[in-house]
Amino acid sequence: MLQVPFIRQNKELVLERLAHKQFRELGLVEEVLALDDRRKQLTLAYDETQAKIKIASEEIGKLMKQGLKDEAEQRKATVAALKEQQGPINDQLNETEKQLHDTLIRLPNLPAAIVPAGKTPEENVEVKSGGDKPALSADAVPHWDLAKKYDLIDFELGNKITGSGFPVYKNRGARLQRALIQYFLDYNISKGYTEYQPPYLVNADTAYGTGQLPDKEGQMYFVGEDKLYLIPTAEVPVTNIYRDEILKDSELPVKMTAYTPCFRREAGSYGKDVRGLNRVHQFDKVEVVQLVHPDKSYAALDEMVAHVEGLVQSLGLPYRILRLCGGDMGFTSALTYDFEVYSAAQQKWLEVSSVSNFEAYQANRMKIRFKDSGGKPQLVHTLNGSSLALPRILACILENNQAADGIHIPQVLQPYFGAAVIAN
RNA sequence: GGUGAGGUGCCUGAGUGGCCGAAAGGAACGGUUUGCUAAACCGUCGUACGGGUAACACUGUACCGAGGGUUCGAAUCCCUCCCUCACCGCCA
Repeated sequence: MLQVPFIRQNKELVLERLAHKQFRELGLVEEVLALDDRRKQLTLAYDETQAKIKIASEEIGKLMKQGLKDEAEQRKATVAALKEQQGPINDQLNETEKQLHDTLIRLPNLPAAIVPAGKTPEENVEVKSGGDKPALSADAVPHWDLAKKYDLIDFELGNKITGSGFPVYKNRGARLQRALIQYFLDYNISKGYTEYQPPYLVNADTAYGTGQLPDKEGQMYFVGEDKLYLIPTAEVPVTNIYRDEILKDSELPVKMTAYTPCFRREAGSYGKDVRGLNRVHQFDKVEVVQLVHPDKSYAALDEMVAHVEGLVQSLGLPYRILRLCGGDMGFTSALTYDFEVYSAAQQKWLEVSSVSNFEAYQANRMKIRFKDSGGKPQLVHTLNGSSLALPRILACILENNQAADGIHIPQVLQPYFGAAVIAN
């Protein structure tokens, strides 16, 4: 969430930036400031009364020891009167603090200066592209047909076992998944990321920390019996590793990577966009997360974009990198780059990675801090990116590399996959 | 799931109603000394929100797992919840 002192000092900027993100409820900014003013007043009143109570209480103790009972009783009456005063103040203070918090978390993060104007995905700006779109023969088919032809994925079986959107990978399909995961992790580790295997279920505090709660509650699967959420991305448990921690500045940057399955309810999407692997409820992803010094977060973002680009390039897939416009960005992000790969048989671009700088927005929720050179705690900046999400990568590999003699496996995957071609 | 014991600062650990934001030791950091390593000595060594300041200083309040309660006063007593450890049961 945004920091109140910053809002106070930069109100005009905040309003302008929120508008850039197509945020409608600009009145909330004034509300936050008003609530904060009230909070300060009430805090002052409460503290002053409380200080008097403390002093009187200490005196009571001393008077009792001296046997001055009447004096003590007098003081007790004073305290009682003070408490009567204090009760309503305390209630109002608690209520105000709650309102302030609830209002504050409704404000999204401010988009960075270079975020393009725009409302829809069409207005995202392509900043780079690479790789060549393959020239497929006329009888080229989409991945769901290839999956059947080579017995790689069984979508119907997933329907039977669980429901729509839970594919079953099989034989060489399963092995290819495993190869991709292993390759992605090795690539990340080679670039200095530390591997984690986090839990796949998280509690409410954790889901709140990265911004899944309270807004996106409906997008997560929830295990009511134990009040746990299935993670929609490894970002959630991994970033929360450092929740409520104060790091030394020498410990920054923290670079973490994790493979996890990801679970998304994705309610409301049907039709051909969700065919095959394009959109599923459970998928695999390898994630990278960084906690960095605030001065270095944009350099870190560039580094992560280059990192993911290297990975996509190594798979030989045609790709483009988009800088998301204000209206298409996530609630918590300050700047996001999406990676899309071109699915030749479907003739469309598929998002396979999203790399974002959240600046201090998540860190403020999670209270992830470091001690700066002056010894004062300061919020870190958090970043994360997919490197990479599997299903659409798999779809593109299958589709783009199909040939008369079978599907050609990218060279970098062959040691992991154990073969160069998937043929019947 | 059952029984028992616990949750105190970066760590260990004392503290069972007021003098406790909290002893002591260790770690860490800064400094002095030393030819190096090591050691010794001195100092610093929580966080949040207020007030105050140009900024410091200074100062108020809260926080001893979380939330309630008792009391003039709670780390300390009571209740609920969460978690940890040990043993038993079950189990990959």
